[in-house]
Amino acid sequence: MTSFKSVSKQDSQFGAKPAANGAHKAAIRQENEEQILAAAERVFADFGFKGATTARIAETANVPKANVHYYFSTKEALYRRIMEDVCDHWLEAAMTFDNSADPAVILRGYIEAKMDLSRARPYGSRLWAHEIIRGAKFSSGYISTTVKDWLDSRVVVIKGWIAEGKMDDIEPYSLMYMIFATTQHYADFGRQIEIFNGDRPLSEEQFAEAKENVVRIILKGVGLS
Amino acid sequence: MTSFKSVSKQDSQFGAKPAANGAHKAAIRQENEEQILAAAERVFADFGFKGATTARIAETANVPKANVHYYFSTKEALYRRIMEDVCDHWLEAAMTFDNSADPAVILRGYIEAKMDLSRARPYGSRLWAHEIIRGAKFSSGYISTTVKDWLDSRVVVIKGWIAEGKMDDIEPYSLMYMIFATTQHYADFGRQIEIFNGDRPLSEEQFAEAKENVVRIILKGVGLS
DNA sequence: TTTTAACCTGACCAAACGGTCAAGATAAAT
DNA sequence: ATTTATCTTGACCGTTTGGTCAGGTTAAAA
Repeated sequence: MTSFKSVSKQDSQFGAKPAANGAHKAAIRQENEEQILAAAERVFADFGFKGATTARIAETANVPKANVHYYFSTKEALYRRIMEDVCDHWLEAAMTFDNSADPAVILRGYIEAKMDLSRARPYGSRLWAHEIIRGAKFSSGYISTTVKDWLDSRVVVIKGWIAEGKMDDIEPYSLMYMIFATTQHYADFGRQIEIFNGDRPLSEEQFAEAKENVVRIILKGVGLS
Repeated sequence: MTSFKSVSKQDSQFGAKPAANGAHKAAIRQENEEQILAAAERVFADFGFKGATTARIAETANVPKANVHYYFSTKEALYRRIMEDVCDHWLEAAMTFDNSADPAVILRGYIEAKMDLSRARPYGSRLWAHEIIRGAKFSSGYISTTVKDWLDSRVVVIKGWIAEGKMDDIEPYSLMYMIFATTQHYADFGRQIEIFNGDRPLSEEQFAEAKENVVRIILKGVGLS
């Protein structure tokens, strides 16, 4: 699905899948994997691939370092696995941008979904940012296929809207990049926004207001309101 | 000026400043420092603080590793020095956002200056992104003083425009974050844009078109056109 | 010409790193 | 009850890292 080649979702030390055990053992495995994945997402987001250490991931997950390597053979396998999860979430938000309704409704829905994703999973967004800044070494294949295909199809949709006179004649890629940039900024540069906000994270009210402002500016900016 | 505490611009191994020599020696020093700084900016931008190695910086700068430490005592001192330079350039662009003319003219000028900065110095922008994602450990002081003061003063200006009915009633911080995000996106996520563009960097024409689109959407989006 | 101050660098080091392993603990299967 | 498969972990290993240093070269000053 996400096509991050050369790694299976079941990356245990023993190749196949020892998961079909009794219930207790399976539960232990699942809980430990989840704990390690959650910790790794944080640590990778905070320090990047090279900056993140397996020792710190282990410490954050509250397991011995050797146990991390029991569940995930290498640091790279763990990283790829998390990138898959991040991409799955991104794809979920992407699905809100369909072709069924009013342009303003669709665009509003997509922007709101992306903003909510930045709020709910900031670490995933920051991890993605790290990956791209570093040159997208692990994910360029995914971007040039899955993501690009999706983006190009949305560009066609937008060009259709323009041709029908429903919105201004804006270069669709510029618009999409603006949406990517602005929505993800609230996760990637969250620390900066926090400092500007008097060293306190945005409250729910502040974030809701920001979301509404982003939607308003972009919709009006392209002639959809 | 930029107030990155605890490090002087003249960070040689010998505390004081051995720069006032004969012309040749001074030239050697200047050229080597510049070469190392340029290399370090690239390497830090590509790999982050921890991911960048002094060996790689030395290799990129075409000097032996020990020579890097001759001119810059530690990796952190080198990093701080580059952050200073990045901030100086940011401040320069910030100065275009004055209070003298028509809102549309000012905003257009500032957006274009930021876009041009992303184009001319992508490594600096990406280095800044790394720094913020990592939690702004070196620069939170600078952000909470110099940058915040500047931002707050611009917010006052924008609120003035709104009060005078010159533009829509938009929360100024949301607008400024959108400008930060969108303009810097062309540097920070340049690799992603490159992939979307068929694995080729944006041409001058494409970039100029993107710049104009960003200006148009934002100006119209806040009621300034 | 001699002396001095700055520049240069191969070789080295302690610390931190990703990853391994043997030996023990626990729970499921027989 | 015994065997088997999985889970757990402290100790360990080879490599990479930031940083040091002694001994050299070069150029400016005396």
